[in-house]
Amino acid sequence: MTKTIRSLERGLQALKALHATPISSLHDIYEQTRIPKPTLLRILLTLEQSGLVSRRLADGRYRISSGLTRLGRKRDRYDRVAETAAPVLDRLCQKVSWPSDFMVPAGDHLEIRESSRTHSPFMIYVNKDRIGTPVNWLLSAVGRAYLAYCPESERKKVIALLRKSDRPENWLAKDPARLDAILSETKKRGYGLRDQTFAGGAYGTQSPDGLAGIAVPLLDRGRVHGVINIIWPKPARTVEEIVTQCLPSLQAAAAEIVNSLRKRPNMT
Amino acid sequence: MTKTIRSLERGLQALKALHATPISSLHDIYEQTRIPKPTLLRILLTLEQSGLVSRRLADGRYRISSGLTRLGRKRDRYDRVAETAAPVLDRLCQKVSWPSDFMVPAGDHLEIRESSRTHSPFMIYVNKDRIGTPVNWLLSAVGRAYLAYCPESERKKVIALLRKSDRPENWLAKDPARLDAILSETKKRGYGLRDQTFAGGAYGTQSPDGLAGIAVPLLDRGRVHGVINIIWPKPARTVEEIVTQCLPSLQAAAAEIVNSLRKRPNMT
DNA sequence: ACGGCCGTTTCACCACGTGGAACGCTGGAT
DNA sequence: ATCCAGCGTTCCACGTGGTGAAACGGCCGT
Repeated sequence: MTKTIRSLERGLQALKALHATPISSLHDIYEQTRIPKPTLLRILLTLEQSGLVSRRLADGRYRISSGLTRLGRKRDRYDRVAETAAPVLDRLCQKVSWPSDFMVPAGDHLEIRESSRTHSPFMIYVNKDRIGTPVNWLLSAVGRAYLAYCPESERKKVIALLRKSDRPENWLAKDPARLDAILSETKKRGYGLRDQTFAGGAYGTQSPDGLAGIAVPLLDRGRVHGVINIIWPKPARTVEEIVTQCLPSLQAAAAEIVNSLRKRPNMT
Repeated sequence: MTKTIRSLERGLQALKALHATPISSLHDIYEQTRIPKPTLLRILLTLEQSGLVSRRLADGRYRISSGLTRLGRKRDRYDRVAETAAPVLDRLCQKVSWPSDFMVPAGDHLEIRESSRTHSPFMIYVNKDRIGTPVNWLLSAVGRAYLAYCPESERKKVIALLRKSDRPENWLAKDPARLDAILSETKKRGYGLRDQTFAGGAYGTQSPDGLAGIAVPLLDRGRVHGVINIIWPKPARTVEEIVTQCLPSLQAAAAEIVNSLRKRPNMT
């Protein structure tokens, strides 16, 4: 009578826990499985090297590979993109030292879905900017890059939505002429920049983030899968310095992400 | 520096081999992975108990759970049904002792997709009737059960196709009146029976299989997912005996298969 | 009747999986 | 500024459980 392999059973158990909760901290998985954490760590490392699991750059949480969740769970299409972007943003961060975010539309704002901020040697981890943090459409570098390159129908929908808003950070939606000028300038320039009046975070906030950034879209045959940026403390560099030093790398990263998105719906 | 877990790695390796070749013998998997067979046996038993892999009744080959192949591989919709049917047919066979087949349409014939023939205590494994063996539409019990219950559009397509055929076993397609009578009688009766002139196997074969059978459809809201039957050596029992002894169990099995088909697109 | 192939069982060895303990970091509370 | 709680990670000694060569047995083709 053949017996089963315990270590394999437990590995699959961990995989199933991740299937039930597609993004989990080590502790989350521990709670579900009651497998001791050191053992879980080895299991997850093994799953990661087998390509079934990856880790989120921003907070180190474990993420089940998008190929395994097709059934049952409802995850939006951006999860695949975030997963694909993670290793590319990691390498980008190692190359240019400044960190990046990956951001996607979320109704009347964008939100952070992945980030290499915690991996940058220069920038302290800013507690406020976690996964899911909302970012303004019209004043941020990422929002402008997105709108400048996305299909017209999508742009119109976003602007129509923002026009209904009374918040001061959305006023620009009520000035189509100026907005169009800004977006066409962005497109000509090739990357998005913050509005000069915009200090980051909530509009008119008492704690501006003190950051500057440049942003490019993940452009795939007219479709935009999201935006990635490079950010730095405003006093440290001028935009011009970053553009010459980092923009090509940022654009290459965007191209690489889009490229591997096209191939990769396989189990490794 | 944490290390990975070898046994888990190998388990996943076997799983990937099955992903590449969704139905494989132990030897097939051995060829791909070069993991010793005794170890593979333990791995596959573990995967099976975790619900990721199941075994085909007919020949014991390993079959990756349909939930894991959604991406990449092209398998037809009947694979899921076969997988669901297997354990039910196994239990049915243990209960009534006579074996069953699960059959599905395949162009101008039906074919065997699953079978408990090897699990029956009474019937010798007949070498010719393997997975994939073609079965006649109009003379067999299974073909008649299928046509009697499937949607009219589907029935018409099949008959139109068979009318083009010159083979003697398809002649009935050219006699709509008689065929309609046979099918409506089948529907009234509730199960399919072989034509009296039909000896099994290829029409006019020198080696009739000497079997008799009754067949019922897997009927799901007007849709037919295939047919299951019970077969026995003709001399051993009369149709009437089998109908009273086994038909209710056969119908219950069909209902159970359809039922679990509806729920089950999950990872266990 | 025979031989080869494939699946399965056995068993003794010792790598390897295991988990308690201890460390370090971060964030929140006081 | 200080402390504490919670989480992730590393270390290491123990002994279990994974391992695979060898042997067995059943089926298939000849």
